[in-house]
Amino acid sequence: MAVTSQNGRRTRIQQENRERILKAALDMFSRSGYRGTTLDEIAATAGMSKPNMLYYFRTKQELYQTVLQETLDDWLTPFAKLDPQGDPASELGAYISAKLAHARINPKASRLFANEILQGAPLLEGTLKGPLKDLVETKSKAIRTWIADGKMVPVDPLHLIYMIWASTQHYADFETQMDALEGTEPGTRSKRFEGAERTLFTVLFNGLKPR
Amino acid sequence: MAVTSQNGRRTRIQQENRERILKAALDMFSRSGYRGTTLDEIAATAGMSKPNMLYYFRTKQELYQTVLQETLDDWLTPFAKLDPQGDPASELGAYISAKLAHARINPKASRLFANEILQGAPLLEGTLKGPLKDLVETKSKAIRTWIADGKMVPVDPLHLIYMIWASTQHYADFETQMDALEGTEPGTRSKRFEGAERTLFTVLFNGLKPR
DNA sequence: GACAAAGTTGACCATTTGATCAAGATTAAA
DNA sequence: TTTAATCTTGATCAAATGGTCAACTTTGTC
Repeated sequence: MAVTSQNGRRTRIQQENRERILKAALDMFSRSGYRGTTLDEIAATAGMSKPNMLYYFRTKQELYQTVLQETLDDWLTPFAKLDPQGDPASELGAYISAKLAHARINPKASRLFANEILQGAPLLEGTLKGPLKDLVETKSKAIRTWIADGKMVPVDPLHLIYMIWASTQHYADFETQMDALEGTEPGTRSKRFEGAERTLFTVLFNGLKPR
Repeated sequence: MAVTSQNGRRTRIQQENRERILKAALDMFSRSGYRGTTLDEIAATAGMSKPNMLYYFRTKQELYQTVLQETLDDWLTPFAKLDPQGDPASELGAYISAKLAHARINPKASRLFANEILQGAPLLEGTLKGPLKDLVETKSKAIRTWIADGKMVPVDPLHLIYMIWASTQHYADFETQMDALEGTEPGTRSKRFEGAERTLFTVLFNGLKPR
């Protein structure tokens, strides 16, 4: 993929520069998408010449794919941890918390992902139709079991998952809008996430509790 | 803004061509964002030469702003209709239905909006901090009244609004992901929106109903 | 049908963009 | 200290991009 030295290991310089480049690339790609971002910008943000950057990542595509892949792994992890053995309230609660934490700590990753989907997910099709689809089916089954056991109100698992994804990722993807609506003084951000968690818990737990 | 004839009225040809251009522009901008879209693409999609297109919209910016403005008006309308006099279930229900209908009928408008917010909303700042902010405050007050009257469980109105926006717009913005996860055979799309409405109604009404 | 207004486009331009390359500078192992 | 591997970049390139212009064609009005 990228440059590696003869012995296949990465030198100190390689490690540092790759990191700087990937950080800069995430900055730009998450804002402007693949096509809207230029290599000049990324190189400038990373603080090095464009040819030097292309020494580490041979093409724009290769760079983009690397950033996207790292992002995606992060995205999948908390979902995979949803445990069918647990009970819905604590499992879904933990998942929502994890998703909100991800939106707070790494909003750029979320935005990169959103951007990629908006452009039609040309590079993600495989992952979406393969691993993610499988995962969604597994977790849907778990939710259906919870419902069958009377632990949850009957809802379509797929749409419940969409609802959780949507309302957590929203705090990263639409951060600009929220900042504009709320008038972001310092400290507002973390307050916002507390309020988000409280509201999501209230509505979803109340909404899913069997009567 | 754009070309208008001497007498200030639009000719038949102007009307037709403006429409074709705006449609093509929405197609491309909603996918690739402002920077990721080229005038050549739009002109090709609209089926005319680039200079001819630039005869109707003098710059890329002017074209983009026009598309965005039209989109935004659509976006605001259903929210403005939320009636504080009504009761929460029917008012929020109608709003959710309207938002879902918008996502189904005009997903590109939703995606254009999402794209603009992702890039930091450079052209929307004014609208967000002005009219939209005012509207949000008005509607928040209505929700607070419903809560005070014991018609709703107490939740932060702002986060409830976010939750509704997120989980309805998601069906437009992340359509690609849903198609990949569900394997879109023809007819799946409209089934999806039925399921979405059912689930959102169930969870939100249950979740907001006072106990 | 004459004529002005409106509409259309090929050719062109300066700038930007992704990418290459040769030549020099730095690093690290012996 | 030598030397090969690694790292760095100015100069350059072809293609793409936003935009202009002059010349031509079509449309609508009298």
